[in-house]
Amino acid sequence: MEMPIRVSRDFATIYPDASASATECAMNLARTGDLVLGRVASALQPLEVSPAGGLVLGILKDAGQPCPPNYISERLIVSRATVTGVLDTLVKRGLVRREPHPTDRRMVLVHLTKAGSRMADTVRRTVHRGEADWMGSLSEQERARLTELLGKLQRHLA
Amino acid sequence: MEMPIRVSRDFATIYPDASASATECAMNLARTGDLVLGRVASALQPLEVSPAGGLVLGILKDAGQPCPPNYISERLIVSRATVTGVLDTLVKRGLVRREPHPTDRRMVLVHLTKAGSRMADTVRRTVHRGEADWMGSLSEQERARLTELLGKLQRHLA
DNA sequence: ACCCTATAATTAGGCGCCAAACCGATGGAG
DNA sequence: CTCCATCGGTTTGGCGCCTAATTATAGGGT
Repeated sequence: MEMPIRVSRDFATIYPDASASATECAMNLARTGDLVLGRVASALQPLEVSPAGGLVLGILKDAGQPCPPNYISERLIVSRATVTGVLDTLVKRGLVRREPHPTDRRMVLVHLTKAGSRMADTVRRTVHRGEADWMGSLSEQERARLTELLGKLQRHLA
Repeated sequence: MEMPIRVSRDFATIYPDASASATECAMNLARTGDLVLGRVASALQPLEVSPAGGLVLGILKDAGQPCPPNYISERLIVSRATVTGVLDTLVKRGLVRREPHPTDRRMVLVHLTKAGSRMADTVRRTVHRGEADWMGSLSEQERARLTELLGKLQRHLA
């Protein structure tokens, strides 16, 4: 397995109106993102929390108060249906509780339980410890450059 | 939504043994990878093929001959169980066919159908046309630099 | 010949993700 | 005050991904 992924030498001949450099960027971005996500999942496995679950706990913790699923959906950039599912598993784990909204009866407010609040902290510490390791092969300057390039890309992709 | 994602100003105070630059890299890698994947999925949607299905078609096309699921699993870097599922949907779409291996009766050989072979080409063209667009905000030099940084990271992460 | 391990694929069960359909509640237009 | 468009959340059905268990075959060691 070569790293980074490279296109074949005759790429330009086969796909005349494509760009080899663009293809290489795209493939390696997908691959690297997947690798990072895999590391996050592995780091959280002992805690029995998924990356998505961990993010939801963090959002609730940051908010400092109960939130409707809708809010979580927007912060996570994920569909409401997905949030319903993630909340279901967090409820099963006892990390979160659903309560009716006091005035608007369409809404639900998601509360962090005591265990959920503690777990939110543990997740953050665990992930951030991991990140420092995973990015260990890049210098401080390289990290800044990478983040900058990714930002430029995101503005065009989002 | 800021781009790129940045950590809060007091990050270092809250997480003394973490690295803000590493966290920013990791978060933006995950986000950007996800955005790219989303673009691929959107581009392939009219073809009724998923990104994973498209990759499998490409692997079979490149091989130039029928392949066992095991081989596909290794190339895709994905579990054999997952390949079983992806093949099931490709079979449903009539793009692929399963045949018993002539000598080793444990194995199956996955054949591209005529439609599958044509689809493999269409998928490649479609995705590569997209990539040139998605990476449009980066210069040739920036793309090279990005691919290089991602490669350095992959060697450490894989 | 006969185990016994290793290998190939699938199945079972679970999570995350989506779009589309659905339902109750809301709140503005008439 | 009554509709009705909209909103928030869930449900349904489908795909991709995983691990663990299952089934069948292969192949080496005795």
